[in-house]
Amino acid sequence: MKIATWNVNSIRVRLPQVVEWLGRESPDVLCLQETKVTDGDFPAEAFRGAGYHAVFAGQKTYNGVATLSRTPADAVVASLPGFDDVQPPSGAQVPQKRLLAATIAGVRVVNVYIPNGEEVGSEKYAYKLSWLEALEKLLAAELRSHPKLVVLGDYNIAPEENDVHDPKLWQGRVLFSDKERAAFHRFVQLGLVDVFRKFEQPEKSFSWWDYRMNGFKRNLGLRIDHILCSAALSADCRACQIDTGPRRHERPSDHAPVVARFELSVS
DNA sequence: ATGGCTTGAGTGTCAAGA
Repeated sequence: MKIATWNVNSIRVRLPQVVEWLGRESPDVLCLQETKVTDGDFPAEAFRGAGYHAVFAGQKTYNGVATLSRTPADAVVASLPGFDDVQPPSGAQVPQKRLLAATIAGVRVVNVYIPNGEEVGSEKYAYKLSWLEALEKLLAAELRSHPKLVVLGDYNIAPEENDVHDPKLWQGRVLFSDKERAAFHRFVQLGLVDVFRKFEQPEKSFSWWDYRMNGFKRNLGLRIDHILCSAALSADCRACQIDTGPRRHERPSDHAPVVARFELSVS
């Protein structure tokens, strides 16, 4: 079983690239973030034609998550329970579509687009921290009911120094601040494993590069897209890689896909 | 140099991302 995540930064713009990538990689599950379309505009037909079921939770202009799968998704949940998901400023009082949980082929798949946080100390940073707290509560509950759990997506957190091209430059800044990294480590303390680090990886492996200043060509990136697995699922994980191919494409997303391969034991 | 790109909104120019 192959499970992947990709922040596409607009599914309208990236649809041909995603369909091409599905054809080449043939994942069993692909979680998308920043689709930026309402549910009526989600291109479900195009994905059906490529052989995928789709569940999605979108809104106009911002955010939006979708989960594509070879087999149908069950028990779909499209929000953080008990969390009023409205990001400051008050001018944008629209519920944020940032989470999509579903059960696919016996695996509980939680697709997340964690808030950016804008700047340490800002209202959006406080919103990010409260969102992370609500997610931690959900994951603790999901772990109790689903031994095979994967939580993947755009975390907007670089957890370790080697996940940042220049740790001194990023020290204390949003995406690499102590409180964000502590929240990530609390997920690990729940029993979730960052499967990318289970395997030997190239030096300076990143999943996002700024569009500006030739960030990709100079490899000035961050590893902020992650695949976290429960212990039972982590034991079945055989590989995890970042696919930088799509980042070289014309009109690329600023994020690259992250892919994990599993050899699922009989349950 | 608080710049530098990209997208979506909507038709002039700004918010938001990371």
